[in-house]
Amino acid sequence: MAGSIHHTKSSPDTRRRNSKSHQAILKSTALLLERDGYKALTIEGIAAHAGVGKQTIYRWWNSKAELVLEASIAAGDERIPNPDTGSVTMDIQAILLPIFKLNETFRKGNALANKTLMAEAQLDPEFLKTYAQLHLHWRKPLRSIFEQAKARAELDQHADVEALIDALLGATWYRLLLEHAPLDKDFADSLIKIVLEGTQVR
Amino acid sequence: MAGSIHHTKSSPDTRRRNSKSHQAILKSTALLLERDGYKALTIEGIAAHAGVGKQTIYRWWNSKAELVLEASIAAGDERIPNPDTGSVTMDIQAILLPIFKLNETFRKGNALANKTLMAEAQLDPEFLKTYAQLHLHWRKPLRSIFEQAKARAELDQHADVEALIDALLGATWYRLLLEHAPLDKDFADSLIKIVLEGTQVR
DNA sequence: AACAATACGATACGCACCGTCTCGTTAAAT
DNA sequence: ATTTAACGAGACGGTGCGTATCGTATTGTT
Repeated sequence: MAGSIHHTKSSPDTRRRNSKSHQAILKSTALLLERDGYKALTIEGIAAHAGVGKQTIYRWWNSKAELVLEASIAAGDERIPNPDTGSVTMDIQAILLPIFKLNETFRKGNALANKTLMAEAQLDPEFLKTYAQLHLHWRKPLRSIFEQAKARAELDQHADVEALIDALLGATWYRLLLEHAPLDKDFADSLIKIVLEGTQVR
Repeated sequence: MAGSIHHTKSSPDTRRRNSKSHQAILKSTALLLERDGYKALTIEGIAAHAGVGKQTIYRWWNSKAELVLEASIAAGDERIPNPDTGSVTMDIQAILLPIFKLNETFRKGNALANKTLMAEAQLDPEFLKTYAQLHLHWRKPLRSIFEQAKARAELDQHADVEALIDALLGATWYRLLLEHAPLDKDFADSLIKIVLEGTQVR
């Protein structure tokens, strides 16, 4: 799933001996990110911790952000289910709730890779292109749910599926980024009710 | 409106002579941000351009982000209307469309203050508290629209207003941040239709 | 087995900017 | 007139950047 996207110039085994160093770099990145936070994460620190030369890191990755992205994917943080229960409501729940769960544990003030990558994407237009691909990837399961529901005539044929996806994922990310309200089951239920049934009295 | 929030230790006239410097700093910040982008924006550069000592900046602001936030508010970028047309649809439009317009002009690769502030908030937990206040502020007009609609029995009495706001602003921010699709009137109309009427066939 | 090619760990290098500190100087407060 | 502290200017040590340069180790080629 994640392997189908080439975000960086990284790709072991293509050139020379490296597999051990490559893994060590990803491991150290994940560990130091968790321990010290993104701001305190430095290439020099990762190199030292991984027992690796800085040049080796610069050879494979263009930026700290791309390194963290690959470490995060390698850690399996970015996997998303592709449910098909036949119930639109339950399918959406099956997608949103794992995302909530993955992010609900606010690390003790430290970096949550997910959020810092979004931040970095805003500061580095080049990285935004890469990072946006990952989000496009995440949209697919939701799109498939809505398209199937349309085919079963459970959904309005004129429904704007892309806007629908933006409403669900956007609302999730909004709370994730600003932390003004919890990402819990009630929120998921509210969102699903809103986009399916609407709120207007008729 | 913006003056009611105290984000920084900044506040001219409280102590000594400074009004000229204070204004010059904000002006230079806005100018350099627009010209060079947020990443290239440095305190030293701002001080030099404003003809001001670095210490003067450090005396009033805790971080680059807080300085940019105040410059952005001073430039009037963060103002939001408080419409009351009687029509829920038109009221929401009156809020969303100006936000779209303000942000649709993707600066030529350079910083859009709005987005970089969101980024900085993710990297600096202290600044997040300040920045989140601004968003809470922006929620109010939408909340008031929905509460009034409820009072007029145009909206479901059990509608989750906070989730409703998150869906609208979240979707907007999602597209703003990732740039995967345009922020245009069609999108606004789709969002409004989704949250008011829903998408389910009944 | 010998060789060329090159990725590797290590580390030195110059650079940019950070945030603090220390100057006289200058304008406001009393 | 005198005190007070903000001011512009810039020196300072520190940190991490990204590049360059070592000698070494490992690989593919012949």
